[in-house]
This record gives sequence, C-alpha cells and structure tokens, in this order.
Amino acid sequence: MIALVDCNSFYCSCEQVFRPDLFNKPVVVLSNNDGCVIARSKEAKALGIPMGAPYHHYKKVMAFHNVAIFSANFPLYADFSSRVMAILNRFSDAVDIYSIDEAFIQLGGLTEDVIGYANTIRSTILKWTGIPVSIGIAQTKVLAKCANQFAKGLPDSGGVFALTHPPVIDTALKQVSVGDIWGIGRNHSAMLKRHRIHTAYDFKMHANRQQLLKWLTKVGLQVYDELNGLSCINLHDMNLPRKNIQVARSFRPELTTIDDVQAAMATFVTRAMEKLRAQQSLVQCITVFVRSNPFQQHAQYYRKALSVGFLTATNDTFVVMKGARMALKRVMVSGVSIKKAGVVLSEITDDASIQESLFERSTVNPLMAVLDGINQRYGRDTIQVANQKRYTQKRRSPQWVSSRYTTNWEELLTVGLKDSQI
DNA sequence: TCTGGGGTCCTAGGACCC
DNA sequence: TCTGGGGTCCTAGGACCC
Repeated sequence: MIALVDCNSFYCSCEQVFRPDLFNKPVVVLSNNDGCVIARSKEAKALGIPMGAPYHHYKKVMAFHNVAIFSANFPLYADFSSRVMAILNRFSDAVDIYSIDEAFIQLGGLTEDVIGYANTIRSTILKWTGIPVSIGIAQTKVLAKCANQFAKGLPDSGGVFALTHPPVIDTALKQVSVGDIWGIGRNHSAMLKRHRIHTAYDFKMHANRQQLLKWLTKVGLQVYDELNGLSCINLHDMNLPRKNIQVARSFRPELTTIDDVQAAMATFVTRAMEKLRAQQSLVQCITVFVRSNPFQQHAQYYRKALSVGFLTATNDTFVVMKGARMALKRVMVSGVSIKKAGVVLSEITDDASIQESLFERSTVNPLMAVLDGINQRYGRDTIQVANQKRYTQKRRSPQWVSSRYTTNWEELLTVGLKDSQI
C-alpha cells in the first residue's frame, strides 16, 4: 500500500506557523520579484485567485479582501520540508520524496487500519511542525494521487482518504476529470476529451492500448496501468545527482547593458556550481540564455541560447564562468533589454569517473573546496566574485519577505511582553 | 510600473555509418 | 540508364510535474 503525503498550501502554511493570527485567513505567497502567486491558502483560493496569477492583476482584489501577502522565503520552506520528511522517515522505511511538499511512503504489510495509521502521521506532523498535510492511500501512485484529492476536497475526510475497495475506486474515478489525473496535462486532456474520454473512469476503461500509446506515449500508458491498479511508475530518486542544473532569474527592472547581465551571470554560475559541487559532480557543458519580455506589445520578442563545451569535465567556477562570459557576448544584441537570463549546466558526471582528456587534465580545483567551506561556515557569498556585487546591489529587495526564523540566528522569532504589560 | 523557477522523460527526425 | 537497407546516436521540441 502506498500513501501520498502532501502538505496543504505548503508555503502559506509555513508562513502561518509564525503568524497564527493568519490561520483560516486568505494568504498568498509570491514568486521572485513579487511577480506571480505561487501559493494560496484555502481561503485565498476561494476568492478566485488562480495559481500563477500575476500579482498586479489581482492587487485590488487582494487589497479589498485583506489578503495577507508574503514574498517567497525559500530557506524557510526548505527547512520545514526537511522537518516534515524526517518525521515521515519515522513512520515508513521507504520514503520517496517527490517534491518540496510531498512524498510517497510505503505502508508495507500494514493492512488493518491504514486510516488510523495515516491519522497518526497527520497529527504528528501537525503537532511537531505546525504544517497540515493530506494523505491519500491506494495500491498505486496515480491512485494515491487521486485519493489525495479527495482527502483535500471532502470536508469530512479529516485529511485522510483511501481508495482501496474496487467499487469505491470506480465511483470515485467517475468524479475525477481526466485533466486532474497526475501525468495528464492540459494538452493531453484536451485530446482525450475530443475522443469522448472525460473522466478518470472513462480513461481507465478505455480498451485500446495501442491507441493510448500513440496519443500519450509510453508515459501515458503507465498512468493508464496505474489507474487499473498495476503499479509501474518508479520515481527518479530525489537523492540521485541532477542531470541538469539550472539557475535563472527575471529582472526587475530589465537589464540593458551587457555588463549588468554579465554581473547577474556571475551570480548564476556561482550558484549553479555550488549545487554541482554539493552533489559531487563535474560539468562539461554550460548553456547561457537570455530573453526579452514576451509580454511586451510593441517590441519584438528576442530569445537566444548558446552552449559552450569544455575539453574536460570541471568543478571550477572560474573556468565555467569564463565559458559563460564568452557565450553571453554572442547572445547579447544591443538595444534589447533583457527580462530574464540564466545558465544551465549539462553533461554532468560523477566526479569519481573523470574522463581524462588527451590534451588537458581534468580541472578539479582544490580551491573550490576551500571556498565552499568558508561560504558554508560564514554565510553565502562571504567570498565572491567581485562582479556579483553589481547584481546584488541593483536588485530590488522583495517587499513582504518574512524572517528566516529557523535557519538564521539573526532572525529568530522574538517573544516579549507588550509595553503595557511591563 | 507590474507576468517565477527548476526539474524529468519521450519522440521524431536528421546526421552519420557500414 | 541506374542509386539499398539497416542501424545508432544526437538534438530540438513537446509534454508533464511541483
């Protein structure tokens, strides 16, 4: 038996832990640059604020309904995530972390009272971290995802729902739209509906595997099998090293000179290489990309990417930065302001399996370990490339960011008496 | 004024080889 | 005059996820 444990409105819940006055109130969390809504509390959803909505489109609605707004505080969310996952490890031997706010756990041989067990998990997480979760239970991951939707949606489910009895499964799947099945996105759902497949039940009952393969590729067929109770989706292990590492940001205001973009790139390469070394890998290719604002009505949309390969795999920030600089010179054109830029590291290898080049020794720079050590101990960017400053200084700081209550000594929650009570 | 960031996997089709 | 068949590898682009 598999349980999907999913934190409710995760980012909002993290903020609410330190703001109990906001429990059961509309809360949203905004992306970088306070651009888009990336999390909404139940109450905010009820106001009709969609996921991914640009903040400025909903500014008035939010002000009118007194919605509490937060700028994204990822260090805080990452810390809460690891606390929740640590608790899950106490309840199951096999925890597959699927994203920052959800994990699949095996319930093993447990057959009796899975609901009771799930309720215990749920209340423990709530008590120890303050984060409410929903738990869906089923034979397969896709069905567990469906069960989770009911756990979230049905008020009297108490946050736990099991799809384990065949008649219940079919009744439930008739109420799930194909587009709401995990793994069936917008495009595929539109196509299925054109072929009169509207619900998860219709999909499950479709007889023609060949046709499904043609429409949805191998991946869609796996979803189909899982709906039919055949477990076949294996998750990429979150602990395995990434095959690509991307760091990208939007700029506000937009950047117009190559020097400014260069400075931003220096920061992106630094971050990406830190991630690379953290997973003990080497990289052999970097892609640099820039783009203008696609929403701009008057100007022509510009986007361009360029990759640079290295003779040998490396973990040296300075080597990669040099490659990025070369690439950047060739993707920038004058007169275009850059709205977003970033880097992608690819051709990533394990640093134990270095391919020595005929011409060059692999570039594993021991200086990097020293640098990482200092920055880990004394804080990010204690030592940095001079050019990074230019980017950090230009960046507008987010408006509504909360404290890093759990990861920074300077920002602990302070408790005190009001003046009147002293 | 103002629209996020970071991943994975799959397939079709071209390049190239014998 | 006439120009095969079969395989692998790579890449761009599409689809999906949170």
